[in-house]
Amino acid sequence: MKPTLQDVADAVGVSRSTVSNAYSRPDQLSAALRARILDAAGRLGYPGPNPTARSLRRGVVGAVGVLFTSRLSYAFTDPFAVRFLAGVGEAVERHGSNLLLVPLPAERARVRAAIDNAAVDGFCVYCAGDEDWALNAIRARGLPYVTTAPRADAGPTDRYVGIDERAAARSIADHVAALGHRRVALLGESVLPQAAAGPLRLAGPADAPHPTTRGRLTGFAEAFAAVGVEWSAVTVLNATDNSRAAGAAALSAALAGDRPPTAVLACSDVLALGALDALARAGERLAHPVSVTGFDDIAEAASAGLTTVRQPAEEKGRLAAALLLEPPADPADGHVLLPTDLVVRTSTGPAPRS
Amino acid sequence: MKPTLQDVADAVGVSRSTVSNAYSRPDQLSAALRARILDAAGRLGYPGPNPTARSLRRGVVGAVGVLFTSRLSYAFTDPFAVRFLAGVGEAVERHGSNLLLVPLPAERARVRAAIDNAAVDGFCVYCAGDEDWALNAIRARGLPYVTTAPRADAGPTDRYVGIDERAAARSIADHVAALGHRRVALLGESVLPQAAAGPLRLAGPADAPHPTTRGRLTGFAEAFAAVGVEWSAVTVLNATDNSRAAGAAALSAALAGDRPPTAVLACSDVLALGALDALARAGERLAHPVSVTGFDDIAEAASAGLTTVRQPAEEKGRLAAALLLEPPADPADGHVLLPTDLVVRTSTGPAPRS
DNA sequence: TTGAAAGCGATACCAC
DNA sequence: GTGGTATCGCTTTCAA
Repeated sequence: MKPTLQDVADAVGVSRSTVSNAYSRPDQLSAALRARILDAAGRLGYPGPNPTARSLRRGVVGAVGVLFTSRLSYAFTDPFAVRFLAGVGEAVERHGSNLLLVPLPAERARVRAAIDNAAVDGFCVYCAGDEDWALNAIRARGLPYVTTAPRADAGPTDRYVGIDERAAARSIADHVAALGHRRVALLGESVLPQAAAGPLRLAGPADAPHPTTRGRLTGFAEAFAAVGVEWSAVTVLNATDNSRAAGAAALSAALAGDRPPTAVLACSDVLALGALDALARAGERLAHPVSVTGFDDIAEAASAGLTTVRQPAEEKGRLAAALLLEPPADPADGHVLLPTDLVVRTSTGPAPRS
Repeated sequence: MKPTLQDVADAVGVSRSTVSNAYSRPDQLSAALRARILDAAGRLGYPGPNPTARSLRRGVVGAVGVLFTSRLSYAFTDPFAVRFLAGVGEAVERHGSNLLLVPLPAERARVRAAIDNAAVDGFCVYCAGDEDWALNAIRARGLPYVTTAPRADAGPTDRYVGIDERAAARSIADHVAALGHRRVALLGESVLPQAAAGPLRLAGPADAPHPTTRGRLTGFAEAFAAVGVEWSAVTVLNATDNSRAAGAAALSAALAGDRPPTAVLACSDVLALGALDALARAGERLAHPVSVTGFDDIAEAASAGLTTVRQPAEEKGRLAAALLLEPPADPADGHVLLPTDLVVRTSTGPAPRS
C-alpha cells in the first residue's frame, strides 16, 4: 500500500496534525521537527498530501473547468478556441491552478453527469449558445461560472467577457456595403439547428437561435438595410459545422445559381476560408471576383489576405479565467465587452458594375 | 449550506447507502424508491454526489493529466502540441474521463508540488527531454504515466508512444543529400541548454542533451556522413525556443557569413518556417536558393510548400491516452513506435553547382 | 509547539 | 431490497 500521512506520523512518533502542518503550515512547528518529518516521508516514499483528500477537506479543488459545447477534440481544431484556451491557461497558471477540459456530451442526458463529475471550482463556458442545459447544471451545483457572451437570462451577478457582436458585424458589413456590394450572402454555422448545408430561409436575423450568430447576422443586416438592401434580398447560407470544408460546401450551392452573390460575409474566419476555397474551385466560371469577409482574425486570415474583424482571443480567455478566479468586488465589473477591430485585407474589393 | 447526500436521505427517510445506490447503482433498489429519492434530491437542490468525495472514496479520479515542460500557454501555441492534445482529448473523451492540463513550473522546486497537487489517475508526459524531475515526482506518487519517447532509464513496464527519431531524420537528410547538398546547417531548439541564438559548437550529435534533438541530429549526421560530409563540416544552429521568430533569428546569423549553407535541416516545422522567413528577408542578397526542411508536418507546412517528415500527431496523443487508460496486458505492447513519412514539397531543390 | 478529536461527503461490504 | 458501519486521507479548531 502507498504510505499515508498517518504512516509518516507513526514513523516519526508524532501526530497526524503535525505531519500535516509540516506540509501545509511550516510555521507551525520547529524547523528541526519539520526536517525530521520530511526526511521520514522521503524514506517511506510518502508522496505528500493526497490532493483529493485535501480538496475534500478544504472544500477547494484548485482547478478551473473549461466547458466546450462541441467535442473536446474540436476545442483544439478551431484556432480561435485554441487561442482562447491559451489565454485561460495563462491566467490559470499564474494563479497556480490547473485547467480541466470538460467535453460536453452531445446527448443532453449526459450533460448533467459530465458537469456533476468534474472536480473544479468553477467553469469558463466557451460555448455556442445552446448551452442552457450546461449552465443549469452548473448553477445546480452552485459553482461560479463565466460565459463568453452576455446572456439573455443573465442576473446582475453573472459574469461574462464578450464582444459587441452586433456592432462588430456591422462595422465589417458597412465596409462591404461601402464597396458597393448589394447582392450579398451571409454565411453562418448552424444558423438553424438541423438545417442542411447551403441556402436557408430565415424570416429575420432575430430568428437565429444561437446568440452569437444572431448578433452577427443582425449587425450584417443593419448595414445593408442602411443602404437599401432589405433582409429578404439577402441570401443566408448555412454551414453544418464550423470547418473550412463546411464553409466551402455551404457556398458552393449558392455559386451554382444564375445570380451569385458579389460578396460573402462569414460568421467566422474558418468558414470564410472555406468560402475562398469554394471560390477558387469555381474559378473561371465566375464572371467577377467575389468579396469575402471573416470574423475573429485567426492566424491563417492574415496569410489568406482575409478581411475580417479582429477580437482579442487570448485576452478573452485570460479575462474569463481572471473573472472566475478573482471575482470583482463590484459585480458591474463582471461584465466585460472587449474591443474589436476591422482589419481590411485583400479579400474584399469594389463590387462589379451590374 | 449546499445539501448533501445525507440531507436527501433524511428527507426521504432512508439511509445514505440507499441514496448513494440511487445514483451509482440503480439496480440495487426499486425503481419507485429511486424515483422518490431523485425527486427529493431535485426539490432540495442536491447536485448529485460530490466528485471529490467520490474520488476519495473510490480511489479513482476520472481525469488524466497532460504534463508540459513548457508554459501552459505554449501548449496551445505549438501546432504539433495542439494536435497531440486533440488526440489525447479524443481518447479521454471516449473513455468518459476528463483532461487536466498541468503546466510544469520552471523552477525545479515547484515541479514536485505541481505534480503532487494534480488530481489525476495518471499522466501523459509531453515533454522536451529534461523531464526527469517530473518523472521522478510522478513515480514517487506511484502514478502510471506514458511518455512521448522511449527513455534511456525506461524499465520494461514503462509505456511510451514515439517515433524512430533517428531513422525519420535520416530519411529527410538522405533526400537533401541526394539533391547534392554538402554545405548544410542543422537547426534545433535549445541544442545546448543555455546556448545563444545562432551557430554553435557541438562535438557530435550525441552531445545534445535533449533526446529528441539528439535523435534527429544523429539521423541528419548519418546521412551526410554517408556522402562524405563529416560532422565537423556541418553547421549547427541553435534556436532559443521553438518559435518561428527564433528559427529566423538562428539562421540570420549564419546567412551573413561568406559561405552560407545551401540547405537547412530544421528539427521542427516551426523552426523551418522561421528559416524560410529569414531567407525571404535575406532575399536577393543570396546567390542561390537555399533548401529548407522541417519536421512534424504541421498544417502550415503544406501551404508553405515545406519538405518535411510527417508524424501522426493526433494518433500519438490518442495512443498515449489509450495506453494510460487501458494498459496493455502484455507490457511489450506498451512500447509503440509510430511510422513517419517523408513529404517532399517545394522547399527543397538541387544544390547549386559550386 | 504539539496532539486529540471531529469531521469533509461519499461508498461498499455485509448483515438483515 | 435496504440500512449499519467502517473507512478513504487529510485539515483544523481547540485544549494541553
